[in-house]
Amino acid sequence: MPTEKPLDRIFEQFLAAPKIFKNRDVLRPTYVPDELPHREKQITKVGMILASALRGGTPSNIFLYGKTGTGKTVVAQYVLKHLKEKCMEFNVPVPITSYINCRIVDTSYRVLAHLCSDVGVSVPITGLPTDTVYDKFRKSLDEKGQLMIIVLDEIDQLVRKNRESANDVLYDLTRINSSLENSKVSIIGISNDLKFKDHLDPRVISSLSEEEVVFPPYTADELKDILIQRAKIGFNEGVLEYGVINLCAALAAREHGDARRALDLLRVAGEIAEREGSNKVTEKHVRLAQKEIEKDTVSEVLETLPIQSKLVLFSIYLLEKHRASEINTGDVYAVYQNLCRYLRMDSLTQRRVSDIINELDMLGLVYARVISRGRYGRTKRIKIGVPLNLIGDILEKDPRIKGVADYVPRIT
DNA sequence: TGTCCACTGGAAGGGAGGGCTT
DNA sequence: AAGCCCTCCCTTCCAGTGGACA
Repeated sequence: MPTEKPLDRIFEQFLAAPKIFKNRDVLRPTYVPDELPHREKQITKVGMILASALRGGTPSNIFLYGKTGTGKTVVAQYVLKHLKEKCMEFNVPVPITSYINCRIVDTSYRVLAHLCSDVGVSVPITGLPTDTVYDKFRKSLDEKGQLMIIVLDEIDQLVRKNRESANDVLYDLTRINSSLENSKVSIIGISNDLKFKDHLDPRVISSLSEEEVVFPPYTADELKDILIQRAKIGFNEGVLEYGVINLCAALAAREHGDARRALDLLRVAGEIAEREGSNKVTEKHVRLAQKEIEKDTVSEVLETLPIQSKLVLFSIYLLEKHRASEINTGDVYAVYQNLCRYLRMDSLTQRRVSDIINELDMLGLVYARVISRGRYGRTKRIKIGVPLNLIGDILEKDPRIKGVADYVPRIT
């Protein structure tokens, strides 16, 4: 059979291109390296707490705080990995571990369902009463007679989205040990957001954060060390031009010392260089990578937005595009209602739109701040948070939005 | 100093879409 | 099939509020 020629060429070109990466996976955020520079203190503390598992004890619950990309998740995974290894080495029962990212597993029911599947019980996606799922989990865990360490990553997301039920589940989980005869549970909670404690039941806070570990942002120098370490195993020797690592570190340090961002920059810069067929990664590639990363994350978020959120965002976009001096909830709602009328769609209430604006703010697409204009009331002052043309370009791909693309809002 | 605006954001609840148990 | 229970998205209702203005 003759093969397809153009594709052949692409593959061959790829193979012929100079090899930039030795192992690109080590530059991904999920990779757990053998050493974590500048996190020795945190590793020691978490390690000391979890060590009691080696003597058959129940480690205290731990809370890890710090902004994104400060190494919370990776430290937790690193310590757990080594703990398990030690358990095997000393012939101690290896704890069951469960890692749950609450941004994805974002309801109490789903958290419990996830825990069930980690102890080998399958439960339906929906349908059962939450209590039943909890009981199933408790029973089958108790049958195992083992320690279970549960990592709840981005736990603030769970609490933010369902305050009542999240409190219930967390309360139950922190008390579960008193109803277990043969097994024990330890919880590692991870959060980006310190303020989220305000939404938690005080009893949950106290038992969840028996121990607390704080992760400060990395400085530019620390980021540099991390990048150098990963670059050694990730890139072939000599492909990184002088200054590339410094630039990645500097750019990421500007964003509250985010190591994930730094690694992404380095990886994407490498990928761009590879695509170009260049045999060196240069500072120019890093700059391009920065643009590409922003564009990718923004467009992915925008494309998956539900239509109502798109319309609200588009209303804000139109107001900003036509140079409204300031944008408030009321203005947005008025434009939004007009757009809905043109599209012959039912419009949501202002209460809901107000929430949607908050959601857009959380996604980083807009900035919304509550301000008071004195006599003229309290409202949200809203600004677009990403490049304006990007929003227009991507939203107008939606045929419904395209239908109102030329709408000109009345500016007051 | 009090008033009052334009909202905010909490609380409760409805109903559609899903799936369980009996 | 009936009776529950779940989530998700939304509405309705309403007390609360920061600060410009009279």
